[in-house]
Amino acid sequence: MNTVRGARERARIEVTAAIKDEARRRLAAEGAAKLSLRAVARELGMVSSALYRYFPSRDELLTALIIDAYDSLGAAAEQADARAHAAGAPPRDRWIAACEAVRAWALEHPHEYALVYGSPVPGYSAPADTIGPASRVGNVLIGIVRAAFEGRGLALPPLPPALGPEAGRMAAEFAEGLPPAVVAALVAAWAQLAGLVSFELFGQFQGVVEERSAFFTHAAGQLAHGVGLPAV
Amino acid sequence: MNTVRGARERARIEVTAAIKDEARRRLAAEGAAKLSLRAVARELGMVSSALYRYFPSRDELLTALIIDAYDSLGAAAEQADARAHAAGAPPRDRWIAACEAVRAWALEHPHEYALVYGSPVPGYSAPADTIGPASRVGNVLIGIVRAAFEGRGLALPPLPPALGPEAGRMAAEFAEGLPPAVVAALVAAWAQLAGLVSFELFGQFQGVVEERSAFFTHAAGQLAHGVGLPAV
DNA sequence: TGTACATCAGTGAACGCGCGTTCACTGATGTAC
DNA sequence: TGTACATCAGTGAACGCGCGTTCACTGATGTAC
Repeated sequence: MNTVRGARERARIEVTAAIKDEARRRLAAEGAAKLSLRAVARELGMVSSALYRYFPSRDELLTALIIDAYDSLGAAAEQADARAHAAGAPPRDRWIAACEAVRAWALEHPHEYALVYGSPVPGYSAPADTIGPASRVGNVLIGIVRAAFEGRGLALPPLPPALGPEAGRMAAEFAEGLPPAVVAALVAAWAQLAGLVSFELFGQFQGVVEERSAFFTHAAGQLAHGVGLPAV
Repeated sequence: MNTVRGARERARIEVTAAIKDEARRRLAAEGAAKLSLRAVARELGMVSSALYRYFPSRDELLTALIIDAYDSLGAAAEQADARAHAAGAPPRDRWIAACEAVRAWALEHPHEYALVYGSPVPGYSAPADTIGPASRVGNVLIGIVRAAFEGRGLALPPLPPALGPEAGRMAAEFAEGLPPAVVAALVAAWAQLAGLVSFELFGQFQGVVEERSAFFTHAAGQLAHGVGLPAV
């Protein structure tokens, strides 16, 4: 009784999706700060006030786009890792595969990537619903490192004593059972991965790096080394 | 005869500075995409059309802000490195000092940092004048690594053969004389440094990293290791 | 199965607002003789 | 030193535009009896 719904409900689902799709297109054209309900409605051939039947405000629409983006990016990373895992790849190759999936997704959806990992949209503050989807990529990386750790194939990165308690807290909170030094390195690697992708996407590599794929793969491998994953 | 100018010229310099200062304040309040000449003029008690005596368009004002931001950030990094150098610090400590200066500047000027290293402003494309100032931070990092290299205290990071030509080209173009493997690692470290700063600034570390200073310093040290700088 | 009523998607006009840019103008500052 | 003219900063009105959101409405779909 959940599968077949009335025409109204099916229409609602379809129109909601159409609005989000069009909003993503506008996002690419204008950027998040200038995303406008009126432009979305215009493009869909609707009157602007009609959108209020689907989203109570512009910010709610933005939130929906953010959640979708995190989910889509997270799914891409999960799938890439699962494929590598199924093919019997060692942790280091799974790590690189996941990183490459993040980059590929970002290149395909640059404005959605900017929406979640770029500068915050002024005047907008993300609600709590975005936290869960936001952690999917991180969880993939944690999973890979955990596999290496449990297979006793993880080197311990250095950790200054002053950072011990903080790293211990992070480990307890996000990656129970992993050594604090590894968790600290993981968090840094996650930010550094985003830095590599952002620089390429936001044009900072223009005139600097030409062979971006090969460069990125190499850098991802270095990140893997940084969190303690063995070379083979 | 260059020092004492007429009242008009002095006024022009002062008003230009006042406009940029106010624009920076508006930037912090609204973000770059929504920076508006009218709001700047209003805040300054001028009429909006008066600004056109100083900047031919909104985009030219944005360009001026970008160049100022790159220059200010570059100067901060240069000064931090110069201080560490003068105090006899080894390359690794100079590297960390420069990274910390970048982070400190970013925390003090979050919206200017976002302007240059965040998502691109939609509809705006930076002109060529921004290239020079943009490279100052990179040049500081290159200088530190070069000092270590010339002091024969640099370890060679790994470099996959496939990346040899690309790394060689980058070395020839930006850091003549340094080993290609080091230059490739440098470029990656530069992007990764920005990733660490951006994550902290853009809220990605909220609920994840608490002791941000200590965490950053540790991560900067790891970056130093990644480019081959020796531990002491 | 048919009818009366409730629900809800979408309309169109209106609200008050802000934007970048142009233009003819005024009046003060600077310059040439 | 004084005068006539040129330069230029700043004014105020106007252009045409887009925005988010509200509200009373119409007409189609769904539901209860």
